[in-house]
Amino acid sequence: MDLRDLDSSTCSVARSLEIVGRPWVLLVLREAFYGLRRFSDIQEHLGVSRSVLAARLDEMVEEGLLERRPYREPGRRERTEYVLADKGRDLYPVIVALRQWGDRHLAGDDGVPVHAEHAGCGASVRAELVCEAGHVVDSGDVERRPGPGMRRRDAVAG
Amino acid sequence: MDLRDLDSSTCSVARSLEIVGRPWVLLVLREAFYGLRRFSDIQEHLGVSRSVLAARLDEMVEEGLLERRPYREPGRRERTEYVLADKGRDLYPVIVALRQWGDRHLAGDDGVPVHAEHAGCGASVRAELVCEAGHVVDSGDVERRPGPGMRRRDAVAG
DNA sequence: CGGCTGGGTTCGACGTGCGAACTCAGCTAG
DNA sequence: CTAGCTGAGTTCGCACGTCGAACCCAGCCG
Repeated sequence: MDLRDLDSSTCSVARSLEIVGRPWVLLVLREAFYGLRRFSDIQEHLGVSRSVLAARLDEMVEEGLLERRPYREPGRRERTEYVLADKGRDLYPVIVALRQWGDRHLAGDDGVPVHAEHAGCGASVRAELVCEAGHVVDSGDVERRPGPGMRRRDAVAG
Repeated sequence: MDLRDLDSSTCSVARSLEIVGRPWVLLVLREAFYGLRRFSDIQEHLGVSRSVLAARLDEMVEEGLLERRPYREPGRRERTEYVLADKGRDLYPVIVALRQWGDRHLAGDDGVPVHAEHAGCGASVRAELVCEAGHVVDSGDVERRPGPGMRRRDAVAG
């Protein structure tokens, strides 16, 4: 059986992209990692239109990436803020991997705008491919093989 | 200086997404990692329209993600195939991170369709956050700080 | 009570992705 | 030499999604 026969839509990459690949989703998450939580802060910071942001936030709450949480400053009306849920926080490696790729290949300016470090030891954090034997793996040194959940394009079962 | 003041567009994540966030780009790369190279194979496998695929491949070659390479089967006309360039191959961690997230949060079926393993030792490969001290880092244990290339939204030089 | 502000929703215009149909070059069969 | 096939696009009209701007609404404040 050949990897080329894999039904494209059963792939986790494709399923992930249906959610994460929508415009603004990863950027909203990035804002959330930066600590922005309020609608107008996110809207202003990203420069996204309000209508699209409202729709995207709804979807992201629906998907479980963010949680809506009522919030109240003294003397102010109650507001909603959007905080990272676990499912959203687990996308952090994707964001780090994207940032690294951009830092490496789209550079041309004065350096890395944001630096991530390990809360435990203070050392900077990178996304790496690692194998279970503990080696750091280069992208060229990966072999892909069919796994248990593989499905042929042209066969319903088997 | 607060991370919230970062100009959104200087972020490598945003710059990466301008390229990688376009529809089909990551899926075309996934196909490339699987070994698909020919236009019609990719088109048929992904189910993308020819017009969009042609445009996307042009852009990806333009961006340096893929390389066009003439190819000829005996008794056949010369064709073009699209092979991964280094810049495209370096996106593999992004794809692995997306796949892992999908495997974890969008599961609900019979397992992982594709298994990646280290060509050196045969152990399976994952994308992990690691710090320079060599620790594997949890997404919750990351602190973000301004780096050297940071730019305020409201100040040209600062 | 009347205005202000945060947090949306609604609306029309534009842009872009989409599938289907068309084009075109080179190979092959007759 | 011609007719037909195939792979690889290109063109076309439609539909959906994003956009900015305008509108709305609830609560607080003077």
